[in-house]
Amino acid sequence: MSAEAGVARAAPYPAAVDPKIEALVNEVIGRVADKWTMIVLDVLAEHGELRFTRLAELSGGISQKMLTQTVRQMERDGLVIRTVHPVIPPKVEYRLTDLGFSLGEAFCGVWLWAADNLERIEASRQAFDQRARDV
Amino acid sequence: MSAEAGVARAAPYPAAVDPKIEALVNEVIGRVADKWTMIVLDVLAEHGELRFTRLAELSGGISQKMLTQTVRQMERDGLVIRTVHPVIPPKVEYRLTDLGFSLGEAFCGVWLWAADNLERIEASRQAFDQRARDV
DNA sequence: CCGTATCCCTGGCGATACTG
DNA sequence: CAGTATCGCCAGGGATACGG
Repeated sequence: MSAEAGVARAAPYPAAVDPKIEALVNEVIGRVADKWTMIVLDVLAEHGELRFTRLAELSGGISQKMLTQTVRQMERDGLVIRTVHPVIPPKVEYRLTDLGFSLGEAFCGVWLWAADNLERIEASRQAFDQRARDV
Repeated sequence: MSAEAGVARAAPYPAAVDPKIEALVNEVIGRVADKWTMIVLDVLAEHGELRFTRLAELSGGISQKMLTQTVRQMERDGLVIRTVHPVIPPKVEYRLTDLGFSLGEAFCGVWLWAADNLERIEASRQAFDQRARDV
């Protein structure tokens, strides 16, 4: 990195992170920032333990396939606990682990940011599109 | 929602959000949580203002097409400023807006979470895969 | 140097049908 | 009810070539 004299705006970041760690972090974020993962995380955080079908309903338009896939990955990553009740008809319940909850809290900041800045973003888009038309 | 008596684990969330707002927030998050957007955001936060080619180098393996696309979207959303210097050869510089920086800060929590929990996730995955093999 | 335009192909995802 | 298996579409994104 050396002595960079003329950087226009100093970043509020340490800037020096092990690139290997960075790659791993990106991988984890990439996985975790998935659309359905976030929605399922949110639903489980709000509703506590849920059965498969109920979870699907509350997750708004997710297909069975994607729900299974998402929830399996989350289980593998230690974000949810999957409890199978050996009864007929089958009953399977899902709930967040502490790790899952902690991720939810971490994402809370992004959530709030999005909610706070919706209008600003919308305005920016309109201005941009307007400028594009002017050309 | 009515009176749900037996929820196993009360969520630390307000639980009552306007679903329309929620949809919008999801849309914004979906856009913003995109892999390349996050990487570019990170690179610009760390390095300040950058030219196109340099930005591509630092963003590790992004194609020209995706960089252009990503950066355009970010400009449209008001996350970056694009400055064209009318010289030959062309020179275009990108830097974050305040909104862009604030998004970076919001994501910081997720970043830290990922960094903190890498090992735990890795361990969880191995345990899961082991269990799968045992079956 | 900084893009836009075009081709092409992989794989993500929905829909459907079937099992324990 | 809670999955797995299979098919088929088409959009995302890489590679390449060209333009200002």
